[in-house]
Amino acid sequence: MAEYRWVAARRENSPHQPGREGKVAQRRSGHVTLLDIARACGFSVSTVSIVLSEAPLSRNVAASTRQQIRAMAQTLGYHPDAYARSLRRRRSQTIGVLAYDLSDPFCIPIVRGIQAGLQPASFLPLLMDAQTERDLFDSYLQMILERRAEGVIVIASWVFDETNLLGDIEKNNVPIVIVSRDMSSLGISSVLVDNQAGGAMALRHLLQLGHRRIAVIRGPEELFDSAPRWAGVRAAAAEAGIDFHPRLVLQLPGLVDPASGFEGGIDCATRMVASRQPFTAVLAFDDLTALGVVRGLAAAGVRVPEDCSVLGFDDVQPAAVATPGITTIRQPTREMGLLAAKWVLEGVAAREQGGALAPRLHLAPPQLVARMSTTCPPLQQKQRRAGAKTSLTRPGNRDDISRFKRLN
Amino acid sequence: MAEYRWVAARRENSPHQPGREGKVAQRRSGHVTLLDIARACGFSVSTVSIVLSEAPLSRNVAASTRQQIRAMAQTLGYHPDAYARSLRRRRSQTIGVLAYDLSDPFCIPIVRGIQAGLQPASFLPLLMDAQTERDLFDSYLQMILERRAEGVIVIASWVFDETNLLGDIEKNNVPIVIVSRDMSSLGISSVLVDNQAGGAMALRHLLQLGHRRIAVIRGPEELFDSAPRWAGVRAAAAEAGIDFHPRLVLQLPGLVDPASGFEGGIDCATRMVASRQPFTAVLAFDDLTALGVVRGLAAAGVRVPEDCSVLGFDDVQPAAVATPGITTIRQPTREMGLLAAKWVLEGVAAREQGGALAPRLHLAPPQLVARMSTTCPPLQQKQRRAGAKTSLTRPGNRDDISRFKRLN
DNA sequence: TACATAGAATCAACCGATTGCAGGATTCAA
DNA sequence: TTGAATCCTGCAATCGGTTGATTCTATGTA
Repeated sequence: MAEYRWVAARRENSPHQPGREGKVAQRRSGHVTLLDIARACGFSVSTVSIVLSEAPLSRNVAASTRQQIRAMAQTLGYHPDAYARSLRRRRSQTIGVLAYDLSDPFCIPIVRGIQAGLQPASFLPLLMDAQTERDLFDSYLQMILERRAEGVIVIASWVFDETNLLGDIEKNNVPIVIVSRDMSSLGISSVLVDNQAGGAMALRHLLQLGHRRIAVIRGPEELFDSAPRWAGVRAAAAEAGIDFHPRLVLQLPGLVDPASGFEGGIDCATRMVASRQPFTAVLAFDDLTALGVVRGLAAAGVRVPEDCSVLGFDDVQPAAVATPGITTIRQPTREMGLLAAKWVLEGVAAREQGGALAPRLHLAPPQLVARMSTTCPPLQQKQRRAGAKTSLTRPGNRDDISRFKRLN
Repeated sequence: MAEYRWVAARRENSPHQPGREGKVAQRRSGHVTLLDIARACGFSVSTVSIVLSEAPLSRNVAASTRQQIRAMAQTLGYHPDAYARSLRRRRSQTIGVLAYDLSDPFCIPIVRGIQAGLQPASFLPLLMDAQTERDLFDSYLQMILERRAEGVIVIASWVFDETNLLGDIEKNNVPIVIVSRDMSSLGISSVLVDNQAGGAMALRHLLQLGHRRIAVIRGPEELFDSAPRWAGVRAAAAEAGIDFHPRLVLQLPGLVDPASGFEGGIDCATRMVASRQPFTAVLAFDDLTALGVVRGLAAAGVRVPEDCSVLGFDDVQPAAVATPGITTIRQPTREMGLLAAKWVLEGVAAREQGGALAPRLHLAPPQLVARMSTTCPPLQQKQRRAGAKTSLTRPGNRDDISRFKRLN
């Protein structure tokens, strides 16, 4: 209490008063500083600094002094000023994390992974959301540089047109890692899922269930993931000696936002049904597309999975909580975030040593998550039911559903 | 080029070399500073500063000089150091945004609203995700204070135990607004949806459709929203003169994370069906619970909406893309974010004037989003179908679904 | 008694940008 | 030629915290 008043008094008396005529003498910053503590307990700023930042020198400070200073800091509610500290130390302990579209549910686990990876090094993520707006992306990137982030991670979910990432980042010599996009050929370390393996994995799953007439919805042209995923699908098809009916291979149109994959899915499903080409399964580009397909098929009276199986990609939350749950190819998002954090920290360390790391590339292994939206094709279901031996449900990752009497 | 080399040279010759014996002279910070520019084009640091920050004084600087300085800044890739600038100006132009759980899809539109509200004032959100961990929450709050955010917005989605929010924040005199939680009685400005109105709105919708035997899933005890939402439901019930069968009023258990509402929904649906009490609609606490109910009912062979309607709350993405789409009570999240931003900026401005604002409370009006998961109760459906006049689909917000021939 | 050593705390020079004030150059009027 | 007005530009203090060098004691040793 008493101290508080005292500190306030000091401020009134401080020399440099801007003293805009009539105005009340303005509290300098409204924050407690080292000087406040120093004056309040009669030691020098240096000593207080040394104690509170637990510098090695604090071994030389008398225990009683330390005690006293800490107590005073506590009562005054002192928080060191990160700006002043970083300025002096020339370290911000900050990694800029720039998401191209944070509303993509796919981003959050990546961010969590990054957070987890940064924590042990006591680095702080500076998280920004460009909202799919290019201008915003660029200006946030500027800000990240102005805030002297020691490294940058870009999460390039969904569309992401190359911006002048390289420009100032390179000029300022800041290590950078990009997630969900391969820019390793441009000299930027990249972490992303192995789209090709994922595509192949998806098709193989459907083949194993016995599907042969499979419809495919490819991703939009301008989206980076589209090509390799499709390549993986074709490779697996070639391997199994099957091919796709051209009218059952559709492509999502150029997209405005991730949610529009849903609309695209509805539309594709509608067109597939209208094509009158028979199919027993749809391999969708991603989960939202798959959910759109389910909606479109339902509208046409096609039940999932009884009449048609549907498979997605990504494993975002909506896929898990829809009914039926959507079978999907999971991206190890958390691990990808962890790795991105690890790499960027290594980059920081390397720069500290005066060196720089060669750009790296990691293709994370995808993983099949089997849910209820895929099952055997209709014909085989009948056969099996006739045989009455094997059940529709597979062991493993599948939702465990028991049957209840129907009321009403 | 030449300049670059020159700058590097200056750095080698700088006095203060820490000079750890064998080590190569370390580049100071790796960043271009005003001094670099000043030396490179032969003006003083002050002039360069005045020009680049477009201070009023820059009117007095020769146009040619301005030109020259800007060009040099460009070629060297200069970014003003936000730390140094904020330190000197005593303004960080930053608002801390602390989400208790960013993975809650409900958060993102709020964050977007905040961003939009901060932009015009050229304030920057400092976004952090506490991942529902109390310790993280507290330590991020510390960091926000250390970074001298001029204001704080807390997004208290899902569980959120009161932490010592008031403590240091108050001590440091930083304006704060909390979203999605009413703490106005504790002296903190609060923006949240009108839960009571929302609850009433939900029940009225079901009543209008003709439902009378309605099951309700209340939110978990410790969640702030639970009580008012339930109060709204009861009020609307009293108004209409109906009441609920006690075995059809369930409550979600205490929760670990938002997604567990889904599990809770499955469980509740199972228990409701098992109770053998007839019901034609389920009013779920939130969207994820509603999706769990759909799953649970499906497992029991109950179709939504033909046999039973289901209604959620929040309007998060999974509710929109599931099939059937979940009818829900939308929270005007973006507007809430905008308002929170507005208030916090007003708080900042008030503090600037030496004053402080009285805490305020805003209950945002919820909005019904009718989708396919709710319809008339089964009996009336039959009657209508017999009458063959009215269709099942209502005009308005409903998904527009056309029918296609079924194949396979 | 003189000198070296260690302990405790302080001094002062930074970090990079901003800005009030002073100084220098140029022009114009007296 | 001198004084004043007008432009430009530089000096230096400052924000708050850090840290190498330094000062001042108190203690131990020759």
